[in-house]
Amino acid sequence: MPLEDLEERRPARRTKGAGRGSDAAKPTLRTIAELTGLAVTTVSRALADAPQIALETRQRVAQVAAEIGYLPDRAAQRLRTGRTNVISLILDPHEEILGYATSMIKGVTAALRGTPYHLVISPHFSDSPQIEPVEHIIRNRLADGIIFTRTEPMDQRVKLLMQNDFPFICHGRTELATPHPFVDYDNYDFAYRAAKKLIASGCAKLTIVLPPETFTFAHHMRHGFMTAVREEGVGFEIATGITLDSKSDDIRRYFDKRLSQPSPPDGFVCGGEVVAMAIMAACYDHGLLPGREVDFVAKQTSGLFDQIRPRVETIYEDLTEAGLLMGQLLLRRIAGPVAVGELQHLQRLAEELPPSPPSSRP
Amino acid sequence: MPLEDLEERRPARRTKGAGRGSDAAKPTLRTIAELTGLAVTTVSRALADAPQIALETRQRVAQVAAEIGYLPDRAAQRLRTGRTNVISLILDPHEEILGYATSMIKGVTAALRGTPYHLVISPHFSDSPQIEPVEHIIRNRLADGIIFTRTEPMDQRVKLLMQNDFPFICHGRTELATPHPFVDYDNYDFAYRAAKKLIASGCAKLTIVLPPETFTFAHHMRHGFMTAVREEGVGFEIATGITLDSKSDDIRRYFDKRLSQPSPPDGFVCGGEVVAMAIMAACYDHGLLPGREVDFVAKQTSGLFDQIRPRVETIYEDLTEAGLLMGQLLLRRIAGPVAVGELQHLQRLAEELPPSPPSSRP
DNA sequence: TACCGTAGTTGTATCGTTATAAATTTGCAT
DNA sequence: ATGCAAATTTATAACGATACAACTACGGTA
Repeated sequence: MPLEDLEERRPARRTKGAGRGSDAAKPTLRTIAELTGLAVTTVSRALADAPQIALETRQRVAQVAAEIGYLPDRAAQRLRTGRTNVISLILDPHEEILGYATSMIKGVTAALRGTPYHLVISPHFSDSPQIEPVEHIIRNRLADGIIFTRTEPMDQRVKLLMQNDFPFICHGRTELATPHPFVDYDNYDFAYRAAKKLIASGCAKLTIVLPPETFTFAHHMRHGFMTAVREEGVGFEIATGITLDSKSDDIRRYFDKRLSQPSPPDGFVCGGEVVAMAIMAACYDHGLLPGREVDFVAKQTSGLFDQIRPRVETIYEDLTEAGLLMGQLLLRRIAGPVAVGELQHLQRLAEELPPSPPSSRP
Repeated sequence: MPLEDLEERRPARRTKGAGRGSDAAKPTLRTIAELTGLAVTTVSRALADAPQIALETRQRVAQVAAEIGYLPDRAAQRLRTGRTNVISLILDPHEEILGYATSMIKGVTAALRGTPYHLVISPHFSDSPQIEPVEHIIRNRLADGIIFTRTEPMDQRVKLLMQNDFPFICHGRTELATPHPFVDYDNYDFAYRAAKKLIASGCAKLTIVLPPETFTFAHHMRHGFMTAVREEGVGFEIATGITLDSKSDDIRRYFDKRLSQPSPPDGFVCGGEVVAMAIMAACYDHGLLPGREVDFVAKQTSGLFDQIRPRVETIYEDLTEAGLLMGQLLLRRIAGPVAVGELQHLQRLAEELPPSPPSSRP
């Protein structure tokens, strides 16, 4: 039995941080060490569930830690281990794309729940090079993993991250030879099916607004659209001068003009809510009604669109699910080397889409 | 002149972190100290623009630091100083409120640009008590300042933060006796003006969907609405069983039912885009057209609503501006004690609102 | 009896920075 | 020359955690 179990318990030097708000000083490993009579090192290893610590000791430490509400100091851990416990989500705060960021943040947040990881939003301002925040994070070890979106075919960020063997995952694919982790939505399939649906509804001339050409998924969408219209031999055109990123008012004006010209389109593939509403507004102003003179198929990423009238057909992209997946895959990658194939996920549509809105899913 | 200015420059021990990705080891204060022949302490103080360092020294250090791309290690700074350089934005990831978070993040991000502060999203899951993330952050010094939203009249978070003298700012006001920092939108005025507009349009019976009663701004909205309808002696009712947080489909169904009953409302004050679209859908399904049988005034927080057809009148709330303000005020508070009055801001409408959409502002 | 292996624990150094106090140099009047 | 304050610079000790090597018991073995 330990003999020196005296009343030496009270903290040695306590003059310092006299606790401004709360009265009790913040508990550290030292606190637990003093309470249990163990060495700081032992406490550290016990909490880390290291194998060489006796079960009894481990339990006692765990109990004391829980009692005094011990939580490790992140700064100290980070300084010592080099791990940051941070996941960086790089976002362009100028993306006005409705709910895009929100849904994704929601998903990533859910994936991080219960882990020691924090979500840090790292802004990428459009007036500075895209690669900059990535360089910054790698160079200064500001995060353990990076998530970014709007991937490009020859994406520099992917290259840099791969070179540095830095854990990351991106939303969208590249056309690089080397495989890399990603989560993507099958925009080829989206555009293909959307076009087919419009043709089946009897549209004579389809049109589509594409994302900016710099993004890989613009190619996918174009390809899916083109394949469908060629297979069916139906008329088509691709909107020029505007993209899915354009201001909604610019999109509306574009179609306002186009609908006044000869042989206007009567079937619209809309890659997002914003573009759909803008085109619908233009049609409305020309007296063209969805379901009668014109038809729409729109990609839906939020619940809002269920309330649009007249109803238009939608195809759902679950961005929250994408965020969740990205979080999970990234954590797996951070935990240790994983085959790249395990870190790739393509969100596909169900073979036959039910007409019910996504909010009524089980 | 220093005599020991020999070729001792080369790093003493370099066997350790042999730099996996990049070849050069991460520069630290030590690196600069060795390059300049100064002590680490001096370098630290020189970079901190401390007053007791000779101008020449300060400039030399600054130059070397810039040359080798030195950036201070956040973990070490944090451990030593207790400052985290983190601003926590507490968000409930289940808030489906469209663009709410996005706009605000955008604003806060802009405010933090160029400062050493990071934006960390701290989720508050609705299945755990609201106060929890705040307690957690205070207890473990996880941030230097906190931003949260959806303030309540007797908000526990405000109380706790005030008790601990912890820098914070919230979106919305309390009804607490002690003044505290906040940024709020004048929802009284919004509801008042919205109701007045509807009455001026000839509506005979107004209705409003309020936020959940727990939030202070629900009272403000109710009060503004009630004042207007009482002043004018017009018929009114307040939707029960649904709130601005309800699912859009629930809101639509509520009004679908209500419009089938006797003496339905014909003027709608809509506190957000979601509720507006849901009610418009219900009206549409009953053959009631905005501008003819029914009228709307909706609060607009994103550009999307400009494209709604038929057009409805909107009143703009600038959430990005709110986020920007909150960031700026919080930084000022963190920098040092400020009179609370300096940290309070109420966003008001212009006296007479132009009918043009907000996107066309200068 | 001396020696060894192993489970369990501990001491020491260290991550990069800054607060504090001490040391050094400088300038200038005595 | 000498002293003394002001102007600079430096040494030392933390902040709290963990990697690493070393130490202590203890039972078993030669």
